[in-house]
Parts: sequence; C-alpha cells; structure tokens
Amino acid sequence: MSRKSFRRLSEDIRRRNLVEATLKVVEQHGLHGATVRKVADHAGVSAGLIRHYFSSKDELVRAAYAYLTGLLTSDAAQSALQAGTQSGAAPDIALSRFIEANVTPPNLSGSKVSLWATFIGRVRSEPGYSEIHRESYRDFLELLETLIYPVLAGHGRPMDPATCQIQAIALNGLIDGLWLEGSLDHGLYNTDRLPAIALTAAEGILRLPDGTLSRHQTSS
Amino acid sequence: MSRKSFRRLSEDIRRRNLVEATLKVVEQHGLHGATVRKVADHAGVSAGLIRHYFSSKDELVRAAYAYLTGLLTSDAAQSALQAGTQSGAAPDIALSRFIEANVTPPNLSGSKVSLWATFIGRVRSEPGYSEIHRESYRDFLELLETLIYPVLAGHGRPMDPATCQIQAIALNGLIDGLWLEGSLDHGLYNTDRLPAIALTAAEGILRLPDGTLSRHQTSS
DNA sequence: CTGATTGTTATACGATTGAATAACAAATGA
DNA sequence: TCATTTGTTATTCAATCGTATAACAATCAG
Repeated sequence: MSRKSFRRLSEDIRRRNLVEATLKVVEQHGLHGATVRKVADHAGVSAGLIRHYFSSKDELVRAAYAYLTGLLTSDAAQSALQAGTQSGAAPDIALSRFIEANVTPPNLSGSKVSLWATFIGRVRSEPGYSEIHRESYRDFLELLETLIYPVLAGHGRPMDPATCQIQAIALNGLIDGLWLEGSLDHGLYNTDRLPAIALTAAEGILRLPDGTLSRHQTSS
Repeated sequence: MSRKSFRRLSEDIRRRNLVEATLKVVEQHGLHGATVRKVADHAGVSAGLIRHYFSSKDELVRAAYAYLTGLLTSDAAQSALQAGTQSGAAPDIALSRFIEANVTPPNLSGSKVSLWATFIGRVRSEPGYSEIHRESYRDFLELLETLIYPVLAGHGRPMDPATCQIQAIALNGLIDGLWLEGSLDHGLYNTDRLPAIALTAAEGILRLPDGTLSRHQTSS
C-alpha cells in the first residue's frame, strides 16, 4: 500500500480551494450532505487536512458562506461601477447596469441561489451566520442608495435621505425577489424577460419617466 | 424498566403531528440536525413510529415542505379575500390587504423564512422538491394576477394579459424580497415601516396615483 | 547532502445516524 | 370477557459522521 503523493501549497490557495470545494459540495448535497470527507475528495486532499486549516467543520462552512456573499455582491457592483464615466445619463446607466446584472447570469444562477438559501436558512440559529448576512445586506443596501441618489437628483425627484433609503429598501426587495424566483427557474416565464421587467418596475418605484432606466438595457 | 404508556391516534392526526414536529426541529437545527430521534422526541413518540407512517425520513421531510407552503399562502390569501365585499374601492383594498399581510406577522416571521429558505436550498437537487415549489409559486402568481386585474381596470390603466402578468411578476418579486429581508430582521430598519414601503412601491410598479393603495394601510 | 520542520496522509475511535426487527399493549369486535 | 389486530415502544445494527492521533514525506535551511 503506497502513500498518495502530494504537493505542498500556500495557505491562501489551500484555504480557497477547500472553501470552493465546500460550496460545490453544499450546492449538491446540502449542508447535511457536505461531509468533510466529500469536501476533501472534491478538493483532492485527505480528510485530515481540513482540520489543519480549519479548527472545525463549522468554521470551514462559515468561511464558505462569507466567501459566497462576496461573490454575489462583487459581480453586480462591478457591472455598475465600470459603467461610471459615460455621457450625460451616467447615473441612470449605472443603476440600470446594476439592476440588470442582478437578474442576468452569472448572478442569476440556480446554483448560487441554492447555496444562498441554504445558508439563509441557518442565519437565525447558527451564531456566526447572522453577522455575515447583516454585513452583506448592508453593503448591498448602501451601494443601492449611492446609485439611486444621483438618479433622483438628475430627474428632479425628492432626494432627502429618508426617501432615498425607503426607495433603496423597496428596490432591494424587488431585485432580491426577482433574482430569487428567476434563478430557481420554475419555467413559468422566460427569464430573458427579467431585465425589462426589473427595469420597468424600478422606474415605477422611483417615479421616473418611462424608459429612464429600461432604454439602457443591454440585451434584447 | 416499564414501558411508556401511549394512546392510539388516527392516521391524520399522527401524520400532522409528526409533520409539525418536523418543521419545528428543522427550524431549530436545519435539515441536517433534524434527525428522526429529535422529531420523535418533539412529537412525544418513539423514533420507530415515524417509519410506521413514512417510508423514509425523506418522505417525512417532503411532506413537511408541502405542509409549509400551504401555511405560507393561505394566510395572505385569506386576508385578501375577506376584504372582498366592500364599497367602491374594493379591489384596491383587497390588493392592499394582500400586500400588507405578506409583510406583517404572522407571515413576516423569522422562523417561517428560515424554514422556507432551508427547503428552497434543496429544490434544485432533491427530486420531489421542485414540483412543490413550482406549484406554490404558480398559485401565488395567479392569485396576484387576479388581484391586480380589477385594480388596473378601476383606474383606467392598460390591463391586457401580458401587462398584467409582467406586473404580477414584478410585484411578486417585491413582496418576496421584502418578506424575506424583513423576516430576517437584520435590524437595519424598523420592520413596522414595511407595509408603507411595500404599498408605496406597489403603486409605483402599477403606475397608480399616490395613495391608491397606501391609504388603505390598516396599521399605523 | 543532511537534518529539522511541518504540510499532508492514513488510520482509529466514540458518537450518532437512518433503518430494521422484535416485543409489547391499546383498541376492537364478538 | 377474550382473542385478534396493529399502533407503538424498545432494542439492535451497519454505516457514516466529526474529530483525534500517529505515520509519513515534501520542502527548506545550512
């Protein structure tokens, strides 16, 4: 019986490999089926190695959850920010891109929403989870507020902080809900229509003239 | 060692007791921690009895999921329907009640959203789950459409089936998202404000005059 | 080339799991 | 009252879990 050969890797790479393997396994088998042995198999290492990097399975899973929330926000945020320095309607475009990015792949993803829901289901009971959720939600909400403010300003709408926050909350609900149901893809409607639906609804929530956001939609 | 005394119950009652105990345990410990022993303890029966009513743990959990979706839709639907036979603005009131019911207790509930998310996380992988979700979502969407249609008609808005469905999808996203984030109650805003936020946003999505829905809000 | 370090593998252990089986007792009909 | 049925309990079992520990080998300093 010969021992398996191996390579030593840096701590950063190992930890990320293990975290990503954890997400893959959780997606397939749930938090229940995500055993350390399956994760180790998926990462191509022995089970014992996990405890060398994470003091317990719980710590590994918590790290995976934090890693996931980062994935979810960074994509959409990038879409919005890289549309920044355009011509006159720059704020409108940035907000449109952000909304659209949230209801189109890669953000619109069955595997991502499955993972997200699996962790959300544990937020209330598992001690460490609620902070992770709260932080990621606050980041999302604040980003949304900074995107909304200049749009309201550009169209002469009321833009006091209170109004701005209320509309950010509503818009966040809209985006979350459409992202969720669209990702689950129950087949009751074509998800290609989601960007148009989301942008049109957002115009209504913000009381903007029709087309303000939806005419900046990229895909058909 | 004396044997525990027991009473024989009808199949209906036993099954419901076991299903409700399952939901309680899943809420507390997740799908992972919901062992047949814990469920049996919570229901006050022996572990073996579960297999007398459900051929496997999987079947028990699936039954619990179907039971939960029924709980979630029935409450809000009732709120809307019992507001039916009012004066002139009846459709507006019914829709307002429905929206409000979805973002206030008992529908706005951390335990319910935890349960819901836990099951949603398994919809993609677990064979029997997707049908349960699809059905409950379609019911919700259709109910929303029947509530929206007369409201649009009463205010002279376009009300062709296509428009109606699009707005139902958007409104459903809004309600789902606000219900979700509100139930998780991260403390970033007061959930008492949710009804006003939801109703105001819904007016925007449906392009109704300000106050059309929000002035029918029950609570302050 | 050599020895020390430690990342990594391999094995082992107690606890817990879902499920199967055996033993019992509550309800039922005659 | 008594035999019968079967809902229910109690016990058992193999499998698998998270974790602990020991053995090994890749890497690096000198």
